Amino acid sequence: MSQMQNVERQLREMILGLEIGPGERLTERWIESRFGASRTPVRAALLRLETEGLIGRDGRGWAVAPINLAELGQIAVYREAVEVAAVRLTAALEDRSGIDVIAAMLDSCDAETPREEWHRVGMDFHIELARLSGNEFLLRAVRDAMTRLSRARWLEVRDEAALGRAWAEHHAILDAVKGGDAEKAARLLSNHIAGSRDRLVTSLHDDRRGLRARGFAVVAA
Amino acid sequence: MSQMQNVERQLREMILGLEIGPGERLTERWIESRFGASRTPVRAALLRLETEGLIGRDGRGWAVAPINLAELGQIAVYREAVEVAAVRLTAALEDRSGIDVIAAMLDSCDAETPREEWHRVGMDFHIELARLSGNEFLLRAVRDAMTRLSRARWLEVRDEAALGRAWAEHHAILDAVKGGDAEKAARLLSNHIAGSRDRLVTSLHDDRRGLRARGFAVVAA
DNA sequence: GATACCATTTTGGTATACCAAACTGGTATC
DNA sequence: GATACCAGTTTGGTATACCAAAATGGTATC
Repeated sequence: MSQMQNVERQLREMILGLEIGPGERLTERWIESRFGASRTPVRAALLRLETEGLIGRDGRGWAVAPINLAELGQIAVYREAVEVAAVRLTAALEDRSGIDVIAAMLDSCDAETPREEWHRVGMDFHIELARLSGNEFLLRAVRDAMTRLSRARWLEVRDEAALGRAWAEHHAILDAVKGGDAEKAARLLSNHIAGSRDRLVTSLHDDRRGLRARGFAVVAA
Repeated sequence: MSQMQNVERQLREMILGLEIGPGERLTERWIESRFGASRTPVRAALLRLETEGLIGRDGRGWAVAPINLAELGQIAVYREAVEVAAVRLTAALEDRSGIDVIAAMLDSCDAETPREEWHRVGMDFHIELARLSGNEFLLRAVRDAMTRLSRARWLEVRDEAALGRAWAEHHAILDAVKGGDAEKAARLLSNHIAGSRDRLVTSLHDDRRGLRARGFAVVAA
């Protein structure tokens, strides 16, 4: 694998894993020495991560994107538009057997599953559901939205009950799609996204002092 | 303005203006000498244009994105999802005076207006309409879709009647939004996009031999 | 103590040298 | 004539040197 892809992947993991906090400044020279690559691949990685919304310009330099509560609300609206469109397409397909694979993915999580895995599966559910639509643009949009939501969802304070509720909602959506009931699937998905947004924004808003104490930049809604 | 932004802007204009044909190969050295910049800003521009979908990888090198009829259909579905979502948001706003500005923009076109201007206004209509929603992600999505459709729409064979019909449809959509009738606006916009897609794909499909004769790569649906 | 100012350092933007892999064109071989 | 092969060239990937602008930090001045 090329250095460019290597730097991009490792830097993305550090940002998503909060090893580099939201709002933290980045210098090309630091990344260069941190990953043992020269500035050329570093700059390529920065340009790519900028389009993913994980980093942004801070004056002349670079900074990890802050947690932006207003942005989370806008992303939820965007998600709803594209995910509902995707699920309607999928519900209209003759072959909806791909649903079973996603259901199996959900079922691979149980009480002993680490939180990190719940997190990953929770995002992959939406991405894989969008993939079934066969529309590359809807898929890309969902993947992009999930990437931007990833850190916020990780910071969200979620209890067992919330995880279980999301799991049940996911299964209910799959059942509706599998049954070809596009309207029901759309309604369930819509409510799921709205509820997810509310819990997420509320949790982060309530915990914003704690987050700032950890050195994370949090932009109010 | 920096060299990077300069190269990016000029190269984008050459691609959108079909001065470099769909499918044509690009080398970093050619761009370097063409615009009098070194490879560093050239590479930055290429990476950006790649995320816009205007260029892509062709093996190890670069190539201008071909006209892809299947992709045009997928973009139409994507557009419908995000544009309808945006228009529903806008129809629910208290202050919808921004509509008047867009209407004035439409009215600035008449029989003497050059085709290039009709083209630009036709895309800006959708972009500005999405902007009124206030949702950055919906706006970005529409702008991105329009960029990807730009070359295809330019190559489309459109008569006076088609331009007039699109103009009337645009006005009808604005009227519905202004009146706060989200359902009507959504329906009109949905039909407008579907009709636009059908005419576009049919036109390019019928003319695909002519396009290929001009050296343009056209990927069938 | 606050502030304006200057020297130094840091940083992103740019140009360029070098390399390995891929491509090209010609040639020898069958 | 087709094909396998090889030398030369081209190309993207990478490292690095240089620059101007910005940030930094210390100091003189009030």
